[in-house]
Amino acid sequence: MRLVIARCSVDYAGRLTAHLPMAPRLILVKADGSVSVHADDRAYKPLNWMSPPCTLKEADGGVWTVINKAGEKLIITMAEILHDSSHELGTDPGLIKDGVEAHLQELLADRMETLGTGWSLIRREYPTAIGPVDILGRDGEGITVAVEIKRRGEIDGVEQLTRYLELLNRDPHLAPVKGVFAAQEIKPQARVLAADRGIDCVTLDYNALRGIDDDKLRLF
Amino acid sequence: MRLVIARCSVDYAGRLTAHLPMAPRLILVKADGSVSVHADDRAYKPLNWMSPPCTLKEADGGVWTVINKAGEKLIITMAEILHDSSHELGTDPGLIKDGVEAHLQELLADRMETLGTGWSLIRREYPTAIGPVDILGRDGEGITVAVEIKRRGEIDGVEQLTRYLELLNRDPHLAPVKGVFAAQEIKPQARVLAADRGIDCVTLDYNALRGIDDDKLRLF
DNA sequence: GTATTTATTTCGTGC
DNA sequence: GCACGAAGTAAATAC
Repeated sequence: MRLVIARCSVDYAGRLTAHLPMAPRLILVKADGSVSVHADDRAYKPLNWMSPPCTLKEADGGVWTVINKAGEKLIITMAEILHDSSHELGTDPGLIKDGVEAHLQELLADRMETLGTGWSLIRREYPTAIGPVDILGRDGEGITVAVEIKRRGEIDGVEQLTRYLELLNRDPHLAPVKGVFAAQEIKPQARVLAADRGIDCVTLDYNALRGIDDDKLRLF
Repeated sequence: MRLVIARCSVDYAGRLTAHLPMAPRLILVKADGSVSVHADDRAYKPLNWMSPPCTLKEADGGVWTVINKAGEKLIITMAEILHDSSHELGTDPGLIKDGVEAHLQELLADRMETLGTGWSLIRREYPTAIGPVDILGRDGEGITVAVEIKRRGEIDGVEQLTRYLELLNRDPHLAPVKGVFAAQEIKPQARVLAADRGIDCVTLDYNALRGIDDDKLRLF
């Protein structure tokens, strides 16, 4: 990994064209070949970058040209180098994540009663011609229910569930099929559309679903 | 901007929990308060980060704690500092972009004949109760046309246009209203759904729309 | 390998 | 300030 602090201007010509006037910035060159140009703000997002695979050519006069296979170009013109250092990091052991959407589906499938008394699971990832329904189950009265799960419930999730319901309701063995849209957070527009389609909305509490036995949150 | 190269382990507890075992990495602390932990790959995306506003506390023994308002925590445990330098960059003059979707809309509005002989513009961003229609126009026979523009045409774009058409066709001054789905690239599924709804698909050639007078692509 | 879905999305823009 | 759509989205996953 190479770290360069320099006064530079940058031009990008690729999927769009962009220009950065002369100013001091960080240029980060990683071992994977990627180059990114950072200002002192915008969190981790660079002002400009080139993703690997790409090649960096350093011409005399402090002009760097980075090209990728698609012919996109990033041209960095250095006016003054303020810092330049390289460091061997080796390959990273990698990140261990926990707590995303697949998890919500498992948890809800195991706790269908969260949705109502007497509710039960038929199966997860119930296959249809247009894709799998997240959860197919039955409510307390034995009516079939299709559940669509999202972390954030938006309008296209409701559209998706609507398409499933249309299809499922053509099956005489299943019909009538009710719809439930379940998410940790449901956007107002999605809620309105769901109501209009006769679909119930349920807000999921991830920590409550996990149960009190999970102590990961109390580690710190 | 502060650059630290260090052997460290990282724990994040927030919207999810994540852990990084001990390894050499770059820790980037920006003037906006953001902290990001980079490995030597994954292009510009950090392994872990905290977005501003957040506060960094450096405890003895090389343990950094970054907290934000929502109570999310990023804990970096330093085992060995290999490099540590700080640099004043000042505020960046900023980026000048050109060539995204708003542009496609402008260009197409100015060249409605691209869609067919005698086609004309009524207005861009035609307001409706459920949001603005990208372009409202007329075809060669005077029929009203609603055009939805995307850079990449996917299924939700067709759904969006369908909702607009439903609404517009209720207006006796406009009805009947045809639909055109225009994008630089249209996914097969979106194409099938559009056909099913009686919506025409048009692939836009950005460079052709801009015309040959644009020499920006030949700058380099 | 292609198409689809997710993301600690982030980021801008309009209301 | 909130809600919604776009991103040079990129990355993971399903098919």
